Amino acid sequence: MANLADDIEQYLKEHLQQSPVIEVQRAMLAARFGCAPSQINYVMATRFTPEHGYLVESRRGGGGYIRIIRLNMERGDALHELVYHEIGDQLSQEEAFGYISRLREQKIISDREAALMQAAVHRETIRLELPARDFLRAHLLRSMILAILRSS
Amino acid sequence: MANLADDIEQYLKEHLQQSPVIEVQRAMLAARFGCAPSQINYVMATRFTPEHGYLVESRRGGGGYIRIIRLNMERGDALHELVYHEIGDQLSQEEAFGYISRLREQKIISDREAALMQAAVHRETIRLELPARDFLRAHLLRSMILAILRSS
DNA sequence: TCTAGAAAGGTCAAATAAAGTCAGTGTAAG
DNA sequence: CTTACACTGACTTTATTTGACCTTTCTAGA
Repeated sequence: MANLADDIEQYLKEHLQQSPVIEVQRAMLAARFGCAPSQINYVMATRFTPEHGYLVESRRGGGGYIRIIRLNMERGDALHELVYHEIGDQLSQEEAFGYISRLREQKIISDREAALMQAAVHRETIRLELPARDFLRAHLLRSMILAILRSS
Repeated sequence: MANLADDIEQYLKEHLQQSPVIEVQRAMLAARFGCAPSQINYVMATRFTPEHGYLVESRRGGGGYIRIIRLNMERGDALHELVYHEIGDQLSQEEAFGYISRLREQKIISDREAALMQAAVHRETIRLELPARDFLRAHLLRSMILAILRSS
């Protein structure tokens, strides 16, 4: 064991215990561990996914960075379950509305947020042929729930 | 880390909180931040667009200036205006993000709602080929803003 | 009045500074 | 010996920053 990817993971997770959000520079980190920059992407892709409870955002160009966000997992587990097991890769409007109203009843989202999400997944909004529409709807709902998870 | 453009943006926005119109001199501002004057134009072009809710006027020659005007959306029909006239039928991610950050800055939507909307219009969420993606994005944003309008 | 600076700001392409992708190679556990 | 995981490098994409050159406006002197 104890390969590079694990070391980098370890290093980042130590910092993430201090604060729920950290920012690193890919080239810096790669230099510190003496590896190729793309190795950092590999670590992100395999260890800091939403399934693992993390979100990664980044920016290119001058002043670029990689930001890792540790998701709050307290009542996050329910949302997690929703995102990764209940919502498949296709979703009908009725199913989506069902999930949304459940979230509202559980007070995880406000009425306005529910209205917003409903509008987004409504079939009039996503004017695509099936099955593309149902695929996109699943994607939309998943992304929006992750956004909630991130900003709570 | 923090780049110059972001610093300049923040500096100007602080002043814009005091008053809805400010005037600066390009060369002065560039000198203060130790950068090329054209950097100021870059900041105007990327951060103070109409989508972001700002107008920029300027005048050359002796006594020249750059004037930044913060538009506000106190009038209820401003959202209406946004939906029916400003947002066209295609929208790039940058334009959409501009509108969203304007809505947030003007306290019409919360941070969470902004995050939700950003997630929905993000290019990773709408995985379609252009120009379909830009059409759908315009549709999505319009529908979500209408939802906000209806539920407030 | 006319005109030549001087004093602004504008434009655009190139340079620079990041990060992302992907196909392919290496490696170690079973 | 094969398969999954780790790792790399060449190439791509995006964002920022600068500098050379252009346009507009004002002002002072002829």
